[in-house]
Amino acid sequence: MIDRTYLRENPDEVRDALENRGADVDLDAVLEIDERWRELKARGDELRHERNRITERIGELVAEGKQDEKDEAIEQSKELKAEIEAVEAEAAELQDELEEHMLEIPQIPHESVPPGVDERHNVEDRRWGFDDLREGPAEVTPHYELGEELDIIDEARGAKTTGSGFYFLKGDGARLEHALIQFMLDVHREQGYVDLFPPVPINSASMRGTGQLPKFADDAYRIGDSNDEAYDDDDLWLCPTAEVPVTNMYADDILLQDDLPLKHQAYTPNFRREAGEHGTETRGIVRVHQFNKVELVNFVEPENSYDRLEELLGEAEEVLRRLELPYRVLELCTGDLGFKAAKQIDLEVWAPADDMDDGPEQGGRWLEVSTASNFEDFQARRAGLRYRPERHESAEYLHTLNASGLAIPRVMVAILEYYQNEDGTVTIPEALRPYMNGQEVIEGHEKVGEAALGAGERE
RNA sequence: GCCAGGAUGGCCGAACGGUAAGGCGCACGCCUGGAAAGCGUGUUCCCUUUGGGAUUCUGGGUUCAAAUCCCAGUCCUGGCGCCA
Repeated sequence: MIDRTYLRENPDEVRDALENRGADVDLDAVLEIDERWRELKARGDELRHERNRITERIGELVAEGKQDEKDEAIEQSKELKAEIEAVEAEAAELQDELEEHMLEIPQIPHESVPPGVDERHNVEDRRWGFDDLREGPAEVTPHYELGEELDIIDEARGAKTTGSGFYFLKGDGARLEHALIQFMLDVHREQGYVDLFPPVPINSASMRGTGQLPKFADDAYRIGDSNDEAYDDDDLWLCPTAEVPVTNMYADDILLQDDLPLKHQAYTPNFRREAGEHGTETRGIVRVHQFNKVELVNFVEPENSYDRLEELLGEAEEVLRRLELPYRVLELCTGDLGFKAAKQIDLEVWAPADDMDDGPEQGGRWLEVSTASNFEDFQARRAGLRYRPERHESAEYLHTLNASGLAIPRVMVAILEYYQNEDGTVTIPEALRPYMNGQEVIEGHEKVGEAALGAGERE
């Protein structure tokens, strides 16, 4: 949430900033409601002041035993009460309306964000790992075909137990998943992160704290009711990213300056509806309804947040470097920024199998595996995340940042495609072998069931 | 799930129908050669800031007046029950 006072005092700056990101917000309506609210608030305060004086007087009159004057005062007070109720009821309505609007105004982009309309104007910073590429097969098999051949990814049976967009990992596939999780957690622990294992159901208040609600209710899985129904603060949703429970963990707390920077990592499953996302670009496990990821969340002092953003990006990159997976770094332009972010930097790994138009010269495509974001005080204001600066009397909003470290299915896609061998096996990246009991190659499994027999896939 | 008790400022903690003590911490000032101690002031949010309003977990109610009484809810503690 942006600062209401700032909006009131700098409407043109806010208007320009929102225009740059292509946001459609009726600022005039908001400013007008704010204006009307302030008038009513002042009127209500006045009336209350008057009543407080009378009530105080009643106490004195009771003590002095002045019956008649007391009765008269009580009569006055009753009259005021009705008037106050009317004024304040209207003010409260406007206040709610104002709050509703404020929750839907996106964050103001940082001045360093490149201007642009959409993803075409994102700016590539650099690439890593392309100078010394690994020798792969002439024709790389896409992960969704390979996963099926090796019988390590089973999408069909996932659809059977749950629905499309859910999948089973089996044997070495499941093992690779576990290995990636443990490996990532170890890397980040070295970087000073403290592990958390959060609850998976999340209440609406927390979802609003990080910015998922109210605008993006359709993206989340709601527990126990339809997404279309009205929800209460304590209604539950399935965790869409560990950012939500971890950031809200300190909601309404005041942290000590010594606590900062506070760095948490959390591995959780993530649930996303991804409505209407189907096609070649999303085949396989690139876009699914449930996936696991290690999330990095930082709580920092405002003056350090942009330095931290660079460091945070480096901490996520470290995972790809150790896995020796080629990738690129992309600065998002104003038009492609997420709702709550002031600045975002994407990390995209190279998946060589499917040639896409916007992929690199070597063929294949880019897969976003992490976005390092600085939210500044946007989430802090929503969730009530504060700290007390030294030599400061009052608590202030801190800055929050996060990045995936990393999204596991897409890293798995990159491994299955980039580390693929001519014979259809997959070499396990060296960094992961200690987590797989020294295993060096994924050779796959014999398939199970009569369908496999009929297809000639087993004897 | 049942019963009992509880929730007050950054923290601790009093007040139990008449408008929120006190202590700790922190900030600023006085004092001091300097520090400690001591003393003073300040230390939630909102507004149109020499002023005013709101705020005792949340939401309702009773009353001229609610931290205080009543109802509902959330969370915490203890006991009982159930349970992998």
